[in-house]
Amino acid sequence: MIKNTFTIKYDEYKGDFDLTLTMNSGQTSQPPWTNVEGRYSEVLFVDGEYVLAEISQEFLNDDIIVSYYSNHEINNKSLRDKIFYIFDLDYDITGVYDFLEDNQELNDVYKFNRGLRLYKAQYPFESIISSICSANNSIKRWTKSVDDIKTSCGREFIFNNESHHIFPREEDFFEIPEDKLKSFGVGYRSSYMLNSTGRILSEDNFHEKIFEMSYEDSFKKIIELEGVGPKVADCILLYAYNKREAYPVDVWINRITTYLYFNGQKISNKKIMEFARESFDEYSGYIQLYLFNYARLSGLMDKIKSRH
DNA sequence: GCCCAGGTCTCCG
DNA sequence: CGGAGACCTGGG
Repeated sequence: MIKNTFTIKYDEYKGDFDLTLTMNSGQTSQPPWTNVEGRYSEVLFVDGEYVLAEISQEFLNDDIIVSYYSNHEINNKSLRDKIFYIFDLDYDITGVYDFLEDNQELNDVYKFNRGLRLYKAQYPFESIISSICSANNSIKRWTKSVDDIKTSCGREFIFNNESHHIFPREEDFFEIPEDKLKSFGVGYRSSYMLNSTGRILSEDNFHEKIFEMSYEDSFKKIIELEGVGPKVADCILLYAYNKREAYPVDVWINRITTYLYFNGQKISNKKIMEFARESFDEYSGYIQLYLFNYARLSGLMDKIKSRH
């Protein structure tokens, strides 16, 4: 067993990054990584090998400490690139900050979100199932369901005498009996998950095609999957396929957006999406993430909730 | 026992 | 299109 450690210095990534805030913001990409005393670990696929990556962040200087365990040698840079992708560290977040500052309605949003980054999926498929699972559900319940599916149905790896699992691939997921899937608490979403998986399997290079499509085209395509409506579609596009124009509109984002921009009038989710597309464009994904987190932490959520 | 959870599906005008 | 109901299931 090989163990290696390296550091990603604060000035290597572009702008602020807060690992703990990012992990605990309830993003639908996948459940948070396993957390032991501030060290987050997950099995990552790097250079054709499955390795256990463990990352933490220095309190004083925001450096990221990366360790990994592996049975074969891998390239540090490959793992580094993967971590940069997952936590969007190549993206210059100061552009988002400037946008918040330039828009009066969003001025208060920054202080609750400093360092919050997109938490993107290692496997688009996991994000699709995870997002379908999140609909009409609670954060606590859908993360537990996805975790349980991983543990019970995903391939197992042993590192340091500890068991770790990856989320099942499409082919394996498709073989899970529906009754078993339901035992993980996904309820009526089980058929959505299986039907959508079959659809994905039936098409060659499904994921690659969507990665290459424009936001608009990919939206039309992904919403055809069962259990995927407008909100889940945008979650998938944002977290699984890296499309920043997505603005997933759930009840909260609807309430917050109308509160900030439409004087609290009743407005349809579709109109809110169109508004975001025109007003926020490439910043839509981050603004949605920030607004949701802002509402949760600032007390705005409780304030708006009491009106309904 | 009732209501709700980061919605979607189906049916209907 | 846009609105109204039903919907697995665990927790308050």
